[in-house]
Amino acid sequence: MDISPNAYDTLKIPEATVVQRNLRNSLTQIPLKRPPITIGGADISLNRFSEIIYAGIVVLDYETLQPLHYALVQGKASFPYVPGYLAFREVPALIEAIQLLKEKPDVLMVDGHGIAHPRRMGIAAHLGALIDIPTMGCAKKKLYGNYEEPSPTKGDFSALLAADGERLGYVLRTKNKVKPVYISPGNHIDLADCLRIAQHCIGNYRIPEPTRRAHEFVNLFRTGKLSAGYHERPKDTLF
DNA sequence: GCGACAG
DNA sequence: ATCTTGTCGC
Repeated sequence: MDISPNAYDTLKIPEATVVQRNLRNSLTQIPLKRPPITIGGADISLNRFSEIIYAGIVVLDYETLQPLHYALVQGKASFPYVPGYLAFREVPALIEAIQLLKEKPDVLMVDGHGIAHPRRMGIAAHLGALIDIPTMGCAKKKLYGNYEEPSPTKGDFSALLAADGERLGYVLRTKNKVKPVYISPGNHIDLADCLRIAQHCIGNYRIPEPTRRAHEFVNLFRTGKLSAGYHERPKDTLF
């Protein structure tokens, strides 16, 4: 599946909604075939009032959660930010970054929601529908759904539910007495696996390592401390 | 009409 | 998302 950098440039909300309704039919929830060896983190960064998007994918070793390689791409925000339509703004640049990777990650954690979305098409689901990699969403704020607040203890979680009771994902406490994060499947992954993976990726911060490092890298990129393109971790070194 | 509203 | 300093609590 391919997409040009400006694929969504001329779309209006009504048309974007149609795209979401169609893409939704291609989503699948299945357990991962094998335990992941690597996991990617996807995020973008912007300067205030700017149209330039700094997108990046960081691939980490699943066991150590240490970055192995990453790809950075500069793009243009041709679609406005509208809650519920985030994918149309960020996905084109993210796909470009993914294509630069020499080795694709076994699963990709995206900054935003998966199916925890009014039409089940959050950015992680949308991206997952266009690429051949299992995706999951990890958001910092709720977009859609209901849940009971998990206890203040790190590791505790509760289900994120749609109005009809459908389970959309989980609200996961990643740190004691700190706001939880919202986990949901994107595509080619199921609820149990995305929860297990998110739990495994918890480090010493609120944000799980994949998206936390992705955020860190795209910010370094935006501020000129990292350059566009594909980069590998020098052997016997750390990023 | 009112409240909610990822990044 | 980004800007931005101090401040409060563990």
